[in-house]
Amino acid sequence: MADVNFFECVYAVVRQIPYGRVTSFGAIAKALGTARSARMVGWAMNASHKLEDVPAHRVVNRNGLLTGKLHFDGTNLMQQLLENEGIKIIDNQVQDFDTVFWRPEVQI
DNA sequence: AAGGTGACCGGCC
DNA sequence: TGGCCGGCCACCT
Repeated sequence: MADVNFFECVYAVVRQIPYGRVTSFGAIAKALGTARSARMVGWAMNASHKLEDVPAHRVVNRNGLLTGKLHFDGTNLMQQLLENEGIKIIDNQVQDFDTVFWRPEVQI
């Protein structure tokens, strides 16, 4: 967590997200030890957006809202990917968020 | 080198 | 009850 870049850390956590599960920025930030810097997680996501190994579509805000949906493709691509994994999305909001929510600090 | 920005979160009015 | 504001840390220009 120290030798690697902050982004790599975020990517590592996001990659650990199981299929059909989602997590929040705060959870990732907290897992990294920088809970107060949830913004940095979103920043890393912005960079991860160009990467393929990072399922950023599984990362949503604490409200379960697809905040970065517009960032993904400018369309409903993010929602399509989540629905493809069995996650129900209504009005850009993850349904049963508490059920599909994955806690990195618990898994890691 | 310094300033500005950002897919957030939490607290306060 | 809901909306506004500040804070935080790292990357980019």
